[in-house]
Amino acid sequence: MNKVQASDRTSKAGRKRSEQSRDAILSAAFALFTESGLRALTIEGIAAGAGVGKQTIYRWWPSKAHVLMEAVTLNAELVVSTADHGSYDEDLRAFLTESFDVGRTPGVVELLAALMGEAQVDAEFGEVFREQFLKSRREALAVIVDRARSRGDFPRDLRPETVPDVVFGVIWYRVLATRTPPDERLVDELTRMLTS
Amino acid sequence: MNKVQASDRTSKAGRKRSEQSRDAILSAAFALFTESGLRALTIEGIAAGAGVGKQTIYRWWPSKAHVLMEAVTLNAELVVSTADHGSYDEDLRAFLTESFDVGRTPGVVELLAALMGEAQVDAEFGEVFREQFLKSRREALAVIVDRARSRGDFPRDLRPETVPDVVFGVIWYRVLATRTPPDERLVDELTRMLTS
DNA sequence: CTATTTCGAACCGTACCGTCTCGAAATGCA
DNA sequence: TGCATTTCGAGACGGTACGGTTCGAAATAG
Repeated sequence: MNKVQASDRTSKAGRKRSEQSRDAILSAAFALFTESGLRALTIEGIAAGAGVGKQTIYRWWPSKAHVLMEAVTLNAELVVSTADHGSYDEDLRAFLTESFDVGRTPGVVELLAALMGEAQVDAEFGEVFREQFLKSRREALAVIVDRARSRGDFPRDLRPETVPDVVFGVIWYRVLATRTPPDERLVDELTRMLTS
Repeated sequence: MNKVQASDRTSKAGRKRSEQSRDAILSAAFALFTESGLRALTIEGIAAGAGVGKQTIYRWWPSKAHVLMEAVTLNAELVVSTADHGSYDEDLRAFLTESFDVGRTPGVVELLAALMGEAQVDAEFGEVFREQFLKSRREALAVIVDRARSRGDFPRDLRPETVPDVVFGVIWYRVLATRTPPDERLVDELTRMLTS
């Protein structure tokens, strides 16, 4: 085991991390993935494509899935607004519409599906993916739900925890199972279910 | 490429396929998976565990995921009843309850999650998994929905296609993302959403 | 009996993994 | 201005699993 890192390591001697190499790695990873998929993607391939030594990748990321997870945040605007639209109904409708729009960027749906898949097979990455990616999305939705509850807008016979289950459940099932892009009517149906 | 197989190959000379080897392979695959997960599972390991040559596995299955998909049907009763309970509400409630019960068999949830994961990464297996496994589950639910529509039980402002999206969406999201077993209240909430 | 097929077992070349080493380049500190 | 430290690109290394092949033995249908 390594020594415990001092928590305040503000100043350190030595060469700084190359931001250029980082960008090249993330770009190459995303490009190679969209070309041939996760199976064909290898660390060696990323290193070669980025003009970088393998060690430079292994130094900063534990696996190719971790690299891709960082790459997706550069290639897709994943931030979904939780702004106040005046009512729970409008907030939820906006959240759903924006979430659906994320899948419009080419290659992003395929990448998200692959990451969720890898999260099932690689336990270590699964932990990170759940704790960082999925959790933050749930917390965004929780903002909307909490606001609705404090407004007294929230339906009586519905648990707050059920909302994310339905919202993200439908989204992910579409991505993973049917691969059919959601339409506007689905927004209507879901908001009606979750607001009444 | 192989020659096209004659579709009526009722009689064939030669040794018959060993049913004993098939069972040993499926059992070993399931056992090794529950021990160490999909990552650690290898064709060579299955062959060794089953006391079988590698060729015997490669002859009948394209990948370890295909083996596991066949193994899961032996270790879990996946058949969900679509019997008529008198009303759409009761049919749906029974379907959900039985579906949740499937996850009670130890190891089955983990295996299903791994298969869904592999389906995202291995395109060829994904095709089979979607077309055989997921499709049949959707068709079972479609029986219930169709019966409700012919009875006039089905809610007016809801598309029939949305029901499986919500039902399987929530189930799979629980399995893949939160790993929390569903409870009875979730049955109530979902049936209320999808029947009114 | 005989042709055919599957069986267990073993043997390959290939590909990628993850670790390690090397000399060069960059950076902070004295 | 030196010196220690860290990262850099590049590649060598042993290990592992793949997937395809070959072998003789066993089983089976005609």
